[in-house]
Amino acid sequence: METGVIDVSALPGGLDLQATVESGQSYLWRREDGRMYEADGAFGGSAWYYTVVDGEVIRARQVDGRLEWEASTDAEPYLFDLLRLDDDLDAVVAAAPDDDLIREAYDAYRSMRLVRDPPFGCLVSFICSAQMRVSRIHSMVTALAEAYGDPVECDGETYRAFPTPERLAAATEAELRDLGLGYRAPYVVRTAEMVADGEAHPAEARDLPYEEARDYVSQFVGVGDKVADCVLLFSLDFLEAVPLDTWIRTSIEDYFPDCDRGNYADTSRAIRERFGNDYAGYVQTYVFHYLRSA
DNA sequence: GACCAGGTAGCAA
DNA sequence: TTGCTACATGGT
Repeated sequence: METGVIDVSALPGGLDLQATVESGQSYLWRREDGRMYEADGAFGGSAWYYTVVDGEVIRARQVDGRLEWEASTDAEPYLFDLLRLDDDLDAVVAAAPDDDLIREAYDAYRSMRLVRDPPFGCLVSFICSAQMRVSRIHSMVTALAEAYGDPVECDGETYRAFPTPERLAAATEAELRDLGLGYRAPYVVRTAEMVADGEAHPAEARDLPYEEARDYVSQFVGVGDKVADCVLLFSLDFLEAVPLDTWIRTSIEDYFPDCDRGNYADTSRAIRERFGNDYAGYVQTYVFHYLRSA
């Protein structure tokens, strides 16, 4: 096992690990005390979180300006990648449009970063997200990992990776319904089959122009415009993506009514323009978290 | 017991 | 294209 510390207070804009991994962007991190997303508002200020990537266990906790890690490998490059520690958060905030709601959202959760999830895990997570609360999405993804994820040992403990496309493709709809996925069960199986068969892979969208990338990701079963935008924003570096979920739609009604163009594609263009094309996804994520937590 | 949750697929007009 | 509607399930 290797250990290390990253001085995140030195990063432009810093880091808020809890807000970053518990704000409904990623469902691939788990809090080791098992209290993630509990409604009692349990504060995980310095709780340990872990994820499994490339067969490596990455554990991390934040104590003030220090990000401490313990892992089965050198975790520093993984943490920079997964938590987007190279993003200049000060520049992101500085580029935000002059708007009361947006400024309040940034002020409320300063130092929260976007995540960069592995594409397949992100894709399945957000297929599961349809009409589902954040805490339950997390439970569903955890159940998938427990049932189908490869075990990985680290320091005497067993962790579970997110399942491979092959393992999920081999699962049955009935099995996934038993895990509580409901009507999303066949979507997950069919999408996993598409990836396992080599028919398509979400990572293929990375090099496409934004709207083509959204169309590409939408070909997976259970994936419409909104889920596709989540995959682009939370795993494929499309910082201009603005997932139009229920919360953002409400904010458009209340704060940006002129951006409502009646359909997803046109409203998306308008709200991206309003939020600032370079970092619209950051604005979306802060506003989402701010409204949902209010 | 309705009502809702980071919506989408399938179908009709 | 646009406009319904069904869809699982657990919490409030």
